[in-house]
Amino acid sequence: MAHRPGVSHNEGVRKRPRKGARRPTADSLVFSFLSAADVVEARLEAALSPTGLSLAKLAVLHFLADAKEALPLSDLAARQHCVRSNITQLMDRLEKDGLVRRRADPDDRRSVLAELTPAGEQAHAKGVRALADAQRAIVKALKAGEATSLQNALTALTS
Amino acid sequence: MAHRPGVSHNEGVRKRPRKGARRPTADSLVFSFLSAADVVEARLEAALSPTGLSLAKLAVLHFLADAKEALPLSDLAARQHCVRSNITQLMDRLEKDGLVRRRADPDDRRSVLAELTPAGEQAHAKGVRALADAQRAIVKALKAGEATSLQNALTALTS
DNA sequence: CGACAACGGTTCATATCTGAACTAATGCTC
DNA sequence: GAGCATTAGTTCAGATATGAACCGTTGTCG
Repeated sequence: MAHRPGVSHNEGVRKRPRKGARRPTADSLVFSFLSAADVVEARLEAALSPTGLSLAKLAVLHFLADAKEALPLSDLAARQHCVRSNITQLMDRLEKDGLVRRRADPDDRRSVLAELTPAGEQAHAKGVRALADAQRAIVKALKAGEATSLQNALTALTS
Repeated sequence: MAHRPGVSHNEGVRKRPRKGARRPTADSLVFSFLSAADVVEARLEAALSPTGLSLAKLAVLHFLADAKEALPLSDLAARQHCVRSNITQLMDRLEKDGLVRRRADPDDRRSVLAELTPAGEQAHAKGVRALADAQRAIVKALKAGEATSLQNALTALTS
């Protein structure tokens, strides 16, 4: 259920940081960043695992619960920022889990609608709770100012 | 070649930020973080793609180049923080690419050593250059203070 | 020394993901 | 309205990951 292995090169290679914290090197900063993201993601995934859900699956359930109606699979792909074939497979697994159902769209025979089953709604509720707890625990590790400056850095990085 | 789809729930749901930047909510911060990591990773992957390498493959080449000698596959797995079966498959692909070779370990018949081919050394050199450029470009988007405070936040998050 | 645990690698099943076909249905345009 | 591009979904191949099961090999210990 996990993801990228630790990509961090320079394992013990830390070039003596000498004193007076200086700007980190580009490569160490970027890799710490990715590596931290893996840690965080792994924690979310772990928090979710008792519910039997993965982040990928929960995201699908979440969009369906949010919409309060059946959604075409392409919609899910768009919201999830992924290709359609990914949703096809995710839906296959979710359907096998009994959490969603595929239904024909009466207005467009090309389209297939996804809807939550009752079990899916319950799983979603549990998943959301578990996830929220984990997120709070993660963010709690940051001092007030750190959260804001992290947010700024993230914006700068992806702009 | 890419990775996680955008997991960010609350797409247009942004609860009006009213004025005077306040502490971001736990879930939005955590998801911005993961989403930013995906963007960054995708950029590295894109920068690497002309060389025909992925981050996963480059990491293997990097460890081998760094060690300046053949390494047992379990060593690679340990350095990469991943399971051995992953390295088996990665090595299969790298060997098919002609970038590494498997060799028997004369001292331990259980062990298989991986070593770079000349083509692998060249690919590594190119990959490292491309990666370093991309990393610098990414970090350049941060103001001096932002890099440092990002580093602090990362440390806090993963401690 | 002989049993047996531990180690190293591979294999297999499975989960995510991508992107390139392919098929059926729809919509547009002359 | 026939022809054709577009759209929706699936299928397939392949990359990257995990974890369990398996098999030699090695090393240890009574």
